[in-house]
Amino acid sequence: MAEEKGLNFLEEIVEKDLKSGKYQQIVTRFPPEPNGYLHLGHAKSICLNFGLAKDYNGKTNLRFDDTNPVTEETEYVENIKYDVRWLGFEWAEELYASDYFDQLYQLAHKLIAKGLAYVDDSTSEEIAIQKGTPTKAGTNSPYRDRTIEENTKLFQEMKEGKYKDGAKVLRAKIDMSHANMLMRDPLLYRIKHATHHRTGDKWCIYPMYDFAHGQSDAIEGVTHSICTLEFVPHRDLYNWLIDKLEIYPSRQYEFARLNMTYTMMSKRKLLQLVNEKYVKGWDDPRMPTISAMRRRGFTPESIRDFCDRIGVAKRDNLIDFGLLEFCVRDHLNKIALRRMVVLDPLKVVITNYDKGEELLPSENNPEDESAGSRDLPFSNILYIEKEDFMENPPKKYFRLAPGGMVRLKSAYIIQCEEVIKDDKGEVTELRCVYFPESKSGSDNSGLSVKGVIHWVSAQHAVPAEVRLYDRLFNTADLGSIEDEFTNHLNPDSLTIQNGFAEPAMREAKPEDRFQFMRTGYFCLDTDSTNEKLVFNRTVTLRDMWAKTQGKG
RNA sequence: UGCCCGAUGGUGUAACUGGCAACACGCCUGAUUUUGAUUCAGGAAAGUCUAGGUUCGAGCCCUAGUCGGGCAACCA
Repeated sequence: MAEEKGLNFLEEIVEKDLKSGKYQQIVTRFPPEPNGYLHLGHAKSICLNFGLAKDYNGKTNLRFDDTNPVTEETEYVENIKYDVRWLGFEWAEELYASDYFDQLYQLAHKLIAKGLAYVDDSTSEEIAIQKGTPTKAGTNSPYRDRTIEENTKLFQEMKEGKYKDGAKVLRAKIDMSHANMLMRDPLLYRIKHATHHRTGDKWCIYPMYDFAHGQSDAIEGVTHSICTLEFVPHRDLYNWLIDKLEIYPSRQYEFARLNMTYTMMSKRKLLQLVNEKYVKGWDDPRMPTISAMRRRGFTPESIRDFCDRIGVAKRDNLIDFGLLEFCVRDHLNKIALRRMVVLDPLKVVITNYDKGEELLPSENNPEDESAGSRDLPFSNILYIEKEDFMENPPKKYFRLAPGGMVRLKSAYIIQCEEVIKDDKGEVTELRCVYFPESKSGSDNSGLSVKGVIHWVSAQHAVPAEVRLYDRLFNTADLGSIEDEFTNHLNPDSLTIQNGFAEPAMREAKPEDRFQFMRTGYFCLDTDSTNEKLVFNRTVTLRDMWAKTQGKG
């Protein structure tokens, strides 16, 4: 907080609370439901909750909101923990709402004893009707006036398993004509004869979100319970329960969730993409999940930087996908090893090169001298990028063309003398001459060329599968569409190319980050084997040339 | 038609709490460059949703509107 950068509204609240002495230490929590994988929107919440505690010497608990046994699984718990740590955060305590089921059950009895909750036999349809509408008051349930004794007995019987799923619920007794729909006798407990991922078959009644979240906050002494905007209407109930239950008064604050162009951030819909096989899994590199981003080559630093830059406020937002790309490039530029990999090969024969082969040094990272250099083998048969040759180049094209010259990065200047084509007219090979005096580092050829391209020596090349990703959706604002979101999927979100990498790539390790010179940032994919290297493109390099071309 | 949020360049966030609107991304121009990357220099772009009001002075306060979002799951 050393910067004079303005504080966000939550930082202001925390500072005020600390300064006034309301709290000695703040306590926050990150409360995922273990029913799916964490995505970028969660990263925003994680950075916020853990970041606040870190900045103000507080602590953050990781609390799983596991009150719905039918959707929750231990597999998700493990992955969520992994993702939070990978992002660079460590929680004070690992907790579960299910840890509090006994206490919650007692609290429910307390509410009943105060005449503030009742057991309702209405069906869910009947309850929905009783709720009324936003503009019409609701009506009381016929079971609303059961005695405290009766409610106590019935609720206990619910717990004991005397009733079937849906036969009865526990409801708070508030006000069926309240302007806030959530205050119209909200459900507190429902019957679910289901096995819970942690408590097994101990319970057949489970608390609803509203009777678990705030109570868990209170039990843990959470000072600032931060959630997203859609929970604003729940705050009334949150506070009502604190008041009636006489528990620790945690305070709820809401911020706007992250929305990003061309990105779907709904857990339910991401699950649908996985289930219906639109993607290969939760960690398919096209997904906005943390695990997918990790696999794709994003760094935790870049994600934290992104969360920092997007800010925290209460207004709806739609962040430009380009900002995320900027953040990864910014980090990767500093740490990625430079390598030459030809994605779409075109054969080049150097007709006057008769040295057999030689080794040419090339720096590993111009941004980081300590990264050193490696030696590239050069020979008379090379591959260059198909894109780097044009038979009829436009103005200002300064790559290779018939009769033209380019420099091979870290090697020699070559000149194209002959273009060889197949029967279909496709260019299959280039015949070039090289200028021995133009060797990198000791160039006294007097030649000067505008273009520098990457290359790989054919006999030394390592075959590599390269997976190029584009945005998963074609529509910028998926929040505004009316039709099925799957209609907006980008059919070209994945392109696979088989290219050739310089020999140093044989030693690539999963955690390495590379910049394939002039084509983008890449990392080794988990599908990679000793026999076959597979790379993911994390993000392309900025490309002014493509941009000016596009304008033509 | 009820209640609750929100409104500042294209996007996102600021504005020391009433003192001539800043930062970042993006965009444009130029320089450097053995990555058309990076880096560097410069530029365009909002007068703060509207209308009133308070004030010497309003993006910040008041009033009335407008627009956008949310709220009626035995989900969280």
